[in-house]
Amino acid sequence: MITYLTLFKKEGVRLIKGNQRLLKKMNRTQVLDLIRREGPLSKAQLAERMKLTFAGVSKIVNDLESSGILFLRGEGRSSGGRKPALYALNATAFYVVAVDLSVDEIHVALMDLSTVTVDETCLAAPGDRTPRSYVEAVRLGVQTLLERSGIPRKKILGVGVSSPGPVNSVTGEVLYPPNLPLWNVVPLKERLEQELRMPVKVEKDANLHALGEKWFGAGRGADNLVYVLVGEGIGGGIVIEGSLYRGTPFGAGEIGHGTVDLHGPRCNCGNYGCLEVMASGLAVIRRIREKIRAGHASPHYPAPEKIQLSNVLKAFQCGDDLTIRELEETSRVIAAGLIGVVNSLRPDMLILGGKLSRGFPLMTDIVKGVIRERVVPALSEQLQIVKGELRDKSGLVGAAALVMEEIFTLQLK
Amino acid sequence: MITYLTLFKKEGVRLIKGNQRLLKKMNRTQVLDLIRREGPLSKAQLAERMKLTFAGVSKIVNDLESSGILFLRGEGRSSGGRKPALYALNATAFYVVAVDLSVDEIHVALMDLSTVTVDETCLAAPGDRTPRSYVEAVRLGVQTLLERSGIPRKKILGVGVSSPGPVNSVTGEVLYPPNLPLWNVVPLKERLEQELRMPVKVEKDANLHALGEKWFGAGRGADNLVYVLVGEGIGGGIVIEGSLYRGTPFGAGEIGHGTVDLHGPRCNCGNYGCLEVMASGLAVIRRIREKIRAGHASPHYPAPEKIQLSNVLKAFQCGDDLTIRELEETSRVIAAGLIGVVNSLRPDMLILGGKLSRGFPLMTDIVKGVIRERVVPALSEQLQIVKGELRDKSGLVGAAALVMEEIFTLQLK
DNA sequence: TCAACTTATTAAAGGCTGTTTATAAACTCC
DNA sequence: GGAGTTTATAAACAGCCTTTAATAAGTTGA
Repeated sequence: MITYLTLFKKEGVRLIKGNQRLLKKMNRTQVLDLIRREGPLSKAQLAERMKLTFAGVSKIVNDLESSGILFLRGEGRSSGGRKPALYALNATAFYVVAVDLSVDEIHVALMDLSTVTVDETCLAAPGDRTPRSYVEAVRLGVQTLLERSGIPRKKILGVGVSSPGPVNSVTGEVLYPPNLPLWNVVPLKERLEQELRMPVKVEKDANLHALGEKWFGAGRGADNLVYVLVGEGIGGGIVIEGSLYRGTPFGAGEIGHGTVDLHGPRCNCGNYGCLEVMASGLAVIRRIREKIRAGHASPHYPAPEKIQLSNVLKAFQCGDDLTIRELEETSRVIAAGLIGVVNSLRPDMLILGGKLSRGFPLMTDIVKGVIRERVVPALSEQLQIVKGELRDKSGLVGAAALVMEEIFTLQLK
Repeated sequence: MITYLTLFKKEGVRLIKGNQRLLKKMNRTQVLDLIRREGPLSKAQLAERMKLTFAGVSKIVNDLESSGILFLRGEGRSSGGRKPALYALNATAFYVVAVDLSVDEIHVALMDLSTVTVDETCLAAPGDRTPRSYVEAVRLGVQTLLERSGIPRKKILGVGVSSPGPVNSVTGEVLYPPNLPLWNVVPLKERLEQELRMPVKVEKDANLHALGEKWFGAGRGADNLVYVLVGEGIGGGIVIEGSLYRGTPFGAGEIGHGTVDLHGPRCNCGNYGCLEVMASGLAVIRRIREKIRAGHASPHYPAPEKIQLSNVLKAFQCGDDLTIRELEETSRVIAAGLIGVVNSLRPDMLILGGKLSRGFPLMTDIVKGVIRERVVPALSEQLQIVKGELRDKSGLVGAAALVMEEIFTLQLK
């Protein structure tokens, strides 16, 4: 019954042509996106927002309704005339598969168009750490979800994959991820498409965290936003004018590798005094180790060489002084590093995410404070600085959003 | 005879509607932009590039030709069939007025669509430094050029203004420019439109340098570029996906105000250890003053408190050791500061401009060297680092480009 | 040189957008 | 309960680009 996919897919290459089909796709995606973001809307509201005539919108909405992706949901309030019919998104018209690859776990989820999870599974990363095994694990995970849910393949828009390391999102290749030494250049998209026989899109994890927050999290209202991922390292994702900014040809968003200390130590990236080397989770661990080795006793820590991020966060929860001081100082350094990003990009929102920022909630306030203090007030007032809302789900949600772009955004090129 | 303007202007608000008019405008601007950027093209080439049918393009080109903005210029080479007719941009179909406001000079130029200057004039900034006097000076300058050239107002697309200080480019207001203390909030666009009775667009100088290089200078081939303006201060302009990125609501591009030294001195912007406070022209002057006061004799300098940027650049040209060392060190700091920009934005081009970078040509090589060394090679190889081509013209050319967006780019919203 | 092939061009017919216009239905307000 | 307002539908319309067919103007190679 749902013919939306065929309606669009059929066009193939031709769709790109600067012709009426483009116009059609533009207006249809815009209707769907408006309704997705703002909930049920009437035809009149859509016409107003889209600067189309009522009749034009009526045709579009009727088409989308009969294709099953929109449905009539109640009536709106009258403002002196006939009550408008409200149309809502049928979130179960299609589903997406979201995959979050990390070094030690593989999360796979089957979600509907409002990111409600139908079913999910989490597999331990394969012991041999080879690309081949990861691909096989993903295949298995996806297959399991498809079978358990009974959702037909036709209703699956595609598979979105969040992967660590630099990702060439055009080719879908993962390139030398630092924490997966056996992965050199892995054509992940190609391999997975072979295995799964579905369209696959691969993107860098931090970019998908950003995209997830933009579409379904804290960043919903922001056009230009920077997502800061503070965990063992410091990564980031940049959304500009509403869509993910990837750079030329890719690799943008590495906001953790700007110089904040001209005389700082060398970072793995080749630079000296990077934000990451000065203020990431690993930097915190390094400094706590040094302090402990230097005789600063703390009951919350194991032997210095065994300290992990989880120990640090636990120590913080137990109120360990040393840890609190280190985390506070680190947050101030992060804030100082972000000032460059803010002054360069002037986003309307800065979203803080990642294990460290979640484990140390004060970070947001400290960053907020430093930025308010050190950025021209007229402009810093416009900037919202918030925590990520999606927590450990942001990778999956972002991967889902990546696939949904197919339906909700106009993709030229 | 040239009806292009009426053809488009007539549409008014309606143009925005997501309808065929939009399509028409899209395709026409794309034809004009392709021909502007790539020189004379045949209908077949355009059809290929634009993914339109030959017949479709033919109609468009014929329209544009009869409106006078394109003209037939010779024939192309045959590749086994009839020779194609080539169409070129009629650069004198329209003109633009470009204004470059700086603290002590006002440049006004009348240019055609290929930025050939028909006539120009340079006025000293008014002694009283009031907005009112600047506006009057601009009015006078524009009037003079219009009268001298005899070009009718109908052929002028509009006036582009490059202004120092933060500029709200939507409202066309200049906000508290640091070097013009009498200017608080100046509605420059509004005032000039009243005086000149022409459409006026105002933008921050660094942004227009970037735009100028993108359209007519070193950045022609780049989609994502960062322009770095190194003069007394360090400013910048960012072009993303081919168009100027302004941030929310404006003010982006201030790449001189990222922290590069956590313990550095306070900058006027409120931050500490900014790139600007560490490595701008004024920072160089400050350090040379200190050295001289500390007894480091140099025959090339006047009394320390009288040293200006021009003295520094002259001393460099005379081969003054102290100066060379300072400029080299400064360039390395600038490079270190730009690494953050490169890693965040991953542009395909970095353009260095401004008085200091022009006066000390080695800067480009030093920056190139440091960045090659400290940015992941796979990605830094893709990055071009070049000098600006437009030199002291880039403000004017950028202002011209700003106005030409009207014709050559699709402007939604 | 000339047929065969290729490429460029024009013109008319056609398809598909959204728009305009006319009409009706449903609601509020006094 | 009628005037005025808002929502909705349907048919005729206008304007884009596409399709198709016919023509024009080159190249190539025997």
